[in-house]
Amino acid sequence: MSALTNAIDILRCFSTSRPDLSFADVQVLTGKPKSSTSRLLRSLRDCGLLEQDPHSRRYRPGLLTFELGRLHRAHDDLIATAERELRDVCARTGHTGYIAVLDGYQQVVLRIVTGSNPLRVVNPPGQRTPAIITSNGRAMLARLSDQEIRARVPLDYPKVPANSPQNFTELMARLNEIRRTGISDAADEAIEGVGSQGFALASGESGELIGIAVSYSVQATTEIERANVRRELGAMAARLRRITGDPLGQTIEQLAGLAS
Amino acid sequence: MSALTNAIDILRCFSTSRPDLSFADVQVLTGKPKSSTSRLLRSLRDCGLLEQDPHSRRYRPGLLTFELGRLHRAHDDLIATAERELRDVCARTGHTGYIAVLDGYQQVVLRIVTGSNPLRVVNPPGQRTPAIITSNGRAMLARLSDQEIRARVPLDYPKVPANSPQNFTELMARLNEIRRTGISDAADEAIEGVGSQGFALASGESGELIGIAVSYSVQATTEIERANVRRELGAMAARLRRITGDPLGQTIEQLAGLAS
DNA sequence: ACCGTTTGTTCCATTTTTTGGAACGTAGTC
DNA sequence: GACTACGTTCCAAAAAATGGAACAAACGGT
Repeated sequence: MSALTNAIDILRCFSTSRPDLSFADVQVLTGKPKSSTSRLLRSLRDCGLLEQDPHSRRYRPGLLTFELGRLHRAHDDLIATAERELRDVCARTGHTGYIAVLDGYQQVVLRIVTGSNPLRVVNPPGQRTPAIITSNGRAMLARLSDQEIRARVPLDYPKVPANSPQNFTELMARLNEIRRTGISDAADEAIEGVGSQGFALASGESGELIGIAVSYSVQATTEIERANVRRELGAMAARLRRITGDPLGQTIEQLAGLAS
Repeated sequence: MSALTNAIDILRCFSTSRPDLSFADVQVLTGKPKSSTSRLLRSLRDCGLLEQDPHSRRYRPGLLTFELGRLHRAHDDLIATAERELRDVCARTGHTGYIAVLDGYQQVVLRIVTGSNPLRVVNPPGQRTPAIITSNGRAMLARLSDQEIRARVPLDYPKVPANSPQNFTELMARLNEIRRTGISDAADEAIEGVGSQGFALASGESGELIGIAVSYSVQATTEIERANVRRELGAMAARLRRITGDPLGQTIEQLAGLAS
């Protein structure tokens, strides 16, 4: 096993729930002999990959990781990062992808990724739609506080399609469902015959919030295919939340950690 | 030379001015044979410290550096406290605030607080700059012993902008001035047309040292406004020194010695 | 299509580093 | 003052890195 591999094994011990580690922690987590741990920790500290608190003598990620992390493409821009991932998913599933942002209680489409399936693009970039009648729109709303949601949705609840939540109570039920599952869906709402599934993504750094959806023809897709889309979206959400530092991703990670 | 050392040599080739590198770039910058470069780049990619663009085949810092970078000093009280105070000052003055740490004779920007003034952020987090050409960099150096300063500044004194200290003697004169007043300033040094004032803050407990600065456009500020910034910084420094137990007048070496 | 060039990977005997058990510090504690 | 927890250093055996050379793949010009 190479020195680099061992170094990485140590670095991978750190996480949001374990931002710093003692010598003993590292030894237990890596299962390596004391001598190896001692030498390796010293090397990592000397080269800047780790820092050691002079008082507690605990180790934490070093200045070099900070500098390099700032160069990672995730800092380019949230939308471009999401678009790259969405392109992959659309290529695999053949469906059409959307990226939107929230503006008041409406959403604005920013990017469209056309898939191979011949579903006409009905929501061009710039299109405004009430967020309460789309999958990604509701996903974004679900990320706001109840108070914030109430402030955004007009008191005079708008007239919406039959499949959409018909009043504020129904809306909150839908949003709470999304908060539980992390994924949102819609069918025959904004456009007759079109269904979609989506989720919301936040940047851990700027707090910027975007909604991502994949849409398809309801008739032309089977239940199996829609389940596949759901899996793809779930995996995509997990990847993006890691890359963008979405706080929701960390919560989910912690829950997964507790379970295992 | 160990595998880890070589790996670090490669990682240190990346910077804000060089966020991605080709195989050839790395080979030239490290001066290593092709075979070694090839193997090491593959290892770094496989372990997540580097990513490779599938199209351009260029390398850039990987997801692991991003994740670790987010953990760097995430729970650092000194920085969190300073950032809160800096936010207030930047809100009042409209200028842009920086928090940096010293690494050798260079400083690395850790935090930025953007003000309301439209001065584009030119030093993003992670940016490395010689500490001798910035206000907060010199303020940090001034907190070291003369011996330690001499050890850090390269014997072959670097080429610096016209307004910066041109040699070691001039540098020490500037640093002694900072030691007297507690505040440091700069104008037209690291960036043409940009001035800044700053100070250094140490934790009385750990000996940790950070540099805080507020920067502004030289043309767009009056002498009166700069005097106002100076007052604000002086007051902020006093508040922070009380909170963090910074015994101004003691060198960092003395502090670190007492702590351990 | 062909040849030369650039660019990167794989091979392998030699050199160098890593490994991990054991002996050796160094505090803190009862 | 012995005991213990915590780390570091030593050293011979084992494993990995090295780098020149052969090899492969992609590109570019004619």
